[in-house]
Amino acid sequence: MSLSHALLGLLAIAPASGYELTKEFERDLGRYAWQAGHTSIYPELNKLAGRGLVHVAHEGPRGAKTYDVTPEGRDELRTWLLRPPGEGAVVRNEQVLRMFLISALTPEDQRRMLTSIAENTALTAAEIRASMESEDEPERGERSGFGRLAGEFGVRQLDAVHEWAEWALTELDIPDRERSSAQA
Amino acid sequence: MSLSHALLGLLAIAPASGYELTKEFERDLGRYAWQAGHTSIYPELNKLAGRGLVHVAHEGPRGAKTYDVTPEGRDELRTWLLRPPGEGAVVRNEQVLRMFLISALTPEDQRRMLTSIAENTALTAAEIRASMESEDEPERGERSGFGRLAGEFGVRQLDAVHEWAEWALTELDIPDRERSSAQA
DNA sequence: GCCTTCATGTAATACGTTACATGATTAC
DNA sequence: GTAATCATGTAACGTATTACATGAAGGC
Repeated sequence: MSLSHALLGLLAIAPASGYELTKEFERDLGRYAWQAGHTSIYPELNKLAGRGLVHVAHEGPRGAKTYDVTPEGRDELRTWLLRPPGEGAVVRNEQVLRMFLISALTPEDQRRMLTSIAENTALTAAEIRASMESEDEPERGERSGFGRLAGEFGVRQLDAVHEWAEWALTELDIPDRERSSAQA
Repeated sequence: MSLSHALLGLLAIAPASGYELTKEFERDLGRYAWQAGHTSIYPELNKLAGRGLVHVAHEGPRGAKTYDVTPEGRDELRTWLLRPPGEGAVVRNEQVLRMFLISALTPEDQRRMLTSIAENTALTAAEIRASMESEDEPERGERSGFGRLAGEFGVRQLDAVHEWAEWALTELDIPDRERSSAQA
């Protein structure tokens, strides 16, 4: 299960409360990598504490508990991160699924959808670029490096999808038989 | 739930049995977009049939049932495909999660991991490129267009990750203070 | 005083995976 | 005849989402 490793990783970068971790999942992490709500996070933190991989480092006001990884937790995380990419890695992406099913539509609808994808990816990429340039303030402290890597990753991925959509649009204009013979 | 739409989409491209659909999920679809095993697929097909979105078009040997979408199913699929990308789209990608957590590692381990990512993406992209060039035979019939779009998508995405990893590796060499002042 | 944000949890339900189970057909 | 592949299903378990529930602290 990857939620445990996601939590382990976030806590290894910087100790945090369940509440703060929940917000992290609402940002880039949940957008590109892994989603989780607070109702999964709190029980999972308790399980991890039970297994001795994290521990409550500090208790603040309003019952807030700041968790930190233990040395055992750090070991477990490192093993998982350095493990070569296995075939059985979990992948689930609704947006990509839509793209794969495009050929179920009529050519007009396909064009409509690809155009909308091209526009959306360009727009979102531009937004991220803008926020990356303004977000020089290292307000979020230790996790600012995380934000830069994530932002850069997001932009590059969006650009790739954008260009794929544009390519697919030009492909739509080429009749089937021309394509197979003209293939480079 | 997206599994139902995945099945609807595949059947809209070409009628198929649960067994054939299962194999589809073991290929590009499961690799980049959505995973599902036969134990989810068979019950889901029955549910879809119950809702009148698909129907058994033909019964073959060994109890094989070929499903096809009904007009209602096609409507439902079209609505879903053309719906603008909502914020709540499901995303779950173990590989990307690992990348996001890289900063939890020591610089040496980070370098190790990024190098391995760069190598793996290059290798896999090359494999797909090779199989795309040889796979001109339209053996799989109606779904060959699906394969081309998917292959192209996969290659572009892998290239993007590859370049991101290479960029991240060069970033590792730049000390923190230089980076913020030299940012373009 | 009231609303918002902070902060954590449980319970019911839905969804997905693993293990179990069965039988027909084809290839050797 | 034996193994592999085709073909479908159920049951148990684990994981995730939605709804429900509670209370403290801070801003206005």
